[in-house]
Amino acid sequence: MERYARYAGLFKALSDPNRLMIVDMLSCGELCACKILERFDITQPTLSHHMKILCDCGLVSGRKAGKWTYYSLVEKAAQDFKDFLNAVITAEENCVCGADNNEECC
Amino acid sequence: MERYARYAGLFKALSDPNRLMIVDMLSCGELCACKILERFDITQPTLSHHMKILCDCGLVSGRKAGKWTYYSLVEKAAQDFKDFLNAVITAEENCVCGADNNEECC
DNA sequence: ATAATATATCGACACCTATCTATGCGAGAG
DNA sequence: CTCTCGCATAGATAGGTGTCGATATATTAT
Repeated sequence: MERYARYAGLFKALSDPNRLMIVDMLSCGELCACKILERFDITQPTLSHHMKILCDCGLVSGRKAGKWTYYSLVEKAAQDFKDFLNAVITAEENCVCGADNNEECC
Repeated sequence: MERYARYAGLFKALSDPNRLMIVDMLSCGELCACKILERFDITQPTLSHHMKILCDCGLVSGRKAGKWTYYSLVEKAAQDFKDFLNAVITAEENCVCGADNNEECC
C-alpha cells in the first residue's frame, strides 16, 4: 500500500493539463523556465507552483545557472513510473487481487 | 491541448492510492464491488464514489447482475493511456516543445 | 407483501488545489 | 552600490476532493 501511495503522488502531479504538457516539452530536452512560460497562458508564479510540484514528485529536476533555472525530465523516474503503470494495468503473478477471484461472489 | 486535458482526467482518476490499488486488482479480472470493499478500510459509500470516478474516466466499466455489480478494466482505455504516457515521457518528432530548444535562452 | 441485501445518492465536513496579486531574493549589468 | 531581471514565496480566494453517516433504490428471499 505504501507503493501505491508513492506512485499516486506521481499520477497527481500529472493530473493537470499544464503539467502534462510541460513534461511532454521536457521529454525533448532541458528547458529554461521562461521558455516554458512562453507556451502557456498562466502567470509566472503559477508556473513556478507547477514546476515545484513536478520537482517534488521526483519526475523533474531543476538546475540553476546564473539568473536562469533549467528544468529537465528525470529519465529513471519516468521509466519507473511507466513500468509501474504497466504493472498496474497488467495481470501479474503475486497480484494484489489475492487470487481468490474464482471464489463465488459474496 | 484538448488531448492533454482528456488524459489529465485519467491521471487524476489514478491519483488516489485506493483507486490505484483497485485498478491493479481489476487487472487480474472482473470483481464484484463487495469483493473489492473487503480489501479496504473504507465505507461502502466511499468505495462507490471511487468506482464512479474510475468508470467516468472510461478506465473501468460496471456490469449489473442481480444484486451485484461487477467491475472490470477496459483494456483498450488502459492501453491507450499507457501509450499516451509513453509518448509524453519520450522525445518525439512533432513534439509540443516546438523544436526551438536550440535557441539561446531568453 | 415484507424483509434483507447490495449498491448508489445526498448532504456535510475538513482539507487540498489552481490561480491570482504583491512581494522577496539572488545574480548580472551599469 | 543600485537597478533590472528571472524566479520563488506569501497570502487570498474560489472551487474541487475524500470521507463519513443517513437514506434511497433495486433485487432477491421469505
